[in-house]
Amino acid sequence: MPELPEVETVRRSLLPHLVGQRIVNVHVRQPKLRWPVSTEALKSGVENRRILDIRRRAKYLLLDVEDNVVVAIHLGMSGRLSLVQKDRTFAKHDHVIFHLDNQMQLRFHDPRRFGSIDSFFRQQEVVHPRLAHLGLEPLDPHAFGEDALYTQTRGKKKPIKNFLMDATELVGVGNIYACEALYAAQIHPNTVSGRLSRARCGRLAEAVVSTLSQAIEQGGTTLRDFADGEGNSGYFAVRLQVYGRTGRACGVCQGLIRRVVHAGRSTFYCPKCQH
DNA sequence: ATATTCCCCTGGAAGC
DNA sequence: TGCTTCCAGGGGAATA
Repeated sequence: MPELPEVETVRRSLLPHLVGQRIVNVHVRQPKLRWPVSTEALKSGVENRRILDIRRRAKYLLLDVEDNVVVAIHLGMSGRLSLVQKDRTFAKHDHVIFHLDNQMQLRFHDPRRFGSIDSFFRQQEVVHPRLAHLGLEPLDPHAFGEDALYTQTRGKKKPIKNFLMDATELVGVGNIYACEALYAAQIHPNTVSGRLSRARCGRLAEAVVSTLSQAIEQGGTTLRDFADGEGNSGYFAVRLQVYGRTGRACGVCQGLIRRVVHAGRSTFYCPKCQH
């Protein structure tokens, strides 16, 4: 489900509701997520402490809690965070419940359980095994752009589609936005990364940034079940040019959108427009 | 270094 | 109404 724009949408929707709230209790109903939730560490880290800020790194939401505690939440494929009244009955797959002191609850819901929740001290953030290896942050203008993409791709033989989706190279870009950005930049997904000219790196970097930014403006892409912290769907799905559009006409050339597979993931592209 | 495949899971859609 | 098969927004690990 969630790629960078969706995670960022969730972050923005939760921010005004959560900052300043005190977490009075955490209830782990199902600890078996992508990695086992350490209930003890989570409870001792956050209970009776206030949420100070919510940041995002890659596809992780980072809750800054008092006393330098960080809670890193990854939504995986089907994860959802929602703010609900405390008397709302639990739904199937409501795995972790943060009880707040304003009678609301932040609930982590995740049918497929590919998501994760970790807690640690802020100091450990840069060396944490799940965060340390992360690549360029595409919406940080100091980190990402033509120069960074050009430099980062030199010597890399993997197809550019795989590069875009490799979180050790560039973070936040998943299957939807990798396809869409390549289409916008008119670059064929099989192109050897290291062979991209500087100019094409410039176009691609621009396409990545604009695609992600526009998706955030639209509140993300809701294909099936994505919703922000308040339950709102995103509206970028209507703007998708290639993702999920196998056999349909390209908006530019009227040629047919093709589906191929890269690293086990569907890739959608226009064979006529993308070279 | 990179490519492929499988795995962790549930559930929805399509095919028969 | 089933039942089976395929597919899914992520990502890590094992294997070639």
